[in-house]
Amino acid sequence: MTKRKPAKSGGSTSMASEREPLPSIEAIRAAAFQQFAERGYPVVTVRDIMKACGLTQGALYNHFKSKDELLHDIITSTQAELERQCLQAVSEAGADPSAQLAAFVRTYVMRHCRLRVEALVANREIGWLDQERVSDIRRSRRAIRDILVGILTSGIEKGVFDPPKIDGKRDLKAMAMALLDQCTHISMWYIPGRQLDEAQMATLYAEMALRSVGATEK
Amino acid sequence: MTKRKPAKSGGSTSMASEREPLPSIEAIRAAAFQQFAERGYPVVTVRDIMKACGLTQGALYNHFKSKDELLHDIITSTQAELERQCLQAVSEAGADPSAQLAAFVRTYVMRHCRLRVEALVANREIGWLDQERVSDIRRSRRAIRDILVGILTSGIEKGVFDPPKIDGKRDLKAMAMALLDQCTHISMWYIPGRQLDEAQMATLYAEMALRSVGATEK
DNA sequence: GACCAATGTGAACGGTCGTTCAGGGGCGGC
DNA sequence: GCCGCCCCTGAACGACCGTTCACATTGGTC
Repeated sequence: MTKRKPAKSGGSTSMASEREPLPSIEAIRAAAFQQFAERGYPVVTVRDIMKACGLTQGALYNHFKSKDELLHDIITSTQAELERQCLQAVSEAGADPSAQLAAFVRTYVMRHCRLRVEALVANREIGWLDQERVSDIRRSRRAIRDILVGILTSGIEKGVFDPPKIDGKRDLKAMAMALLDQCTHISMWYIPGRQLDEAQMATLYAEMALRSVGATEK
Repeated sequence: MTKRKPAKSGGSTSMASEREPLPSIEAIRAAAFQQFAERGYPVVTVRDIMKACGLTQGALYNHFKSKDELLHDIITSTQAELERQCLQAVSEAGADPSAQLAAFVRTYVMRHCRLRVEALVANREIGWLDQERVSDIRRSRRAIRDILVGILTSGIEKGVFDPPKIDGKRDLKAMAMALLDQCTHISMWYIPGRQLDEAQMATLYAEMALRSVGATEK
């Protein structure tokens, strides 16, 4: 993610995904993800993205109204998919808060290990969107945090969680943010094939989360 | 941190820090921190920074060789101070790994609550520096991670920590990264005056860290 | 008062950016 | 064969960027 020129791919035409010609709009999305993740939205030019998928600048505007809209499009779709997966994981985990928390964390971590590029862009480049465009993404983030807060609350009510009390009170939002921060930023340093694989990472993080909230041993 | 124009300060001359005229170079540093944190390095122009401290573009180059060097300067100094504080906190905590871990986390969290702006810039804007400039900052980050790994290792040896085992093995680097991610990104959402104050945040995070690593109750 | 070094000004330079647009090729439907 | 539509090209436009530079202005030293 330096300011310098994009690393030119060895080949002659486009970059990756040579197997099938991929409709232009999908090729643009994929190239944009890659470029934004590697070098950051503001320094990636429209020319860079389009060259990376074998087209020229002007063609972008047959598919997106602007560079801003392109970023918004790819972040929004990623974020929506994340929210959906989290909800599904929790709902499939039954009524036990410990199982729900573990399922949530496992899903969240696996996704952030597997789709590092998408996660990186969705989390890091949000700030470049203007205020109107960013509001529904923030809503989705709050929703995800509140899933977690809900699990914690029900766990406390049922007596299976015992999170730290600070001066006699708890701050479940702060705890939820702490757990999310931990899981989210895996995408900034995790490299597949070193040490733990995705499933093991998920297990580790789920275990840490359960310990943090003071889940009673089974 | 939108792409749009910088929020103009209400006043007529400069922005904040009107109390003392502050030497130019310090005023530039302060303005750069603020601007970079609010809007991000690539979209903040030299003209923005200098206007924010009541000077014009050209004057920057009497103090820094380039915009890049300015960023490098402020990140490096912040990072060095962070490393120093962490080392000091641990060394003052005595030989007990639990006390060391708690002291480390408390110091780290307090700093990231108090100096949100500096932490934000140091953590988020690193990627804009070219490869040569960034290497010593990465070294410092690794050093901080390794302080944590060292505490974990000695805690396990002394039998006071029992971190999760995954398939019979432990990954202390991953655990250290998880703890650091959690603490680092407080600076992205913490707002003073809401809910917990800095000291309470430090207590909460220290408690979570101790639980995560399976520290034995005293 | 003459000199000097440090510091600030603002026009100017060369470059790059996002976006627009006139033009062209390919292709299904008639 | 011709039309209309979609998609693409690449030159062009206006704006803005980091940096430089000739030129003030200041304040201290002899």
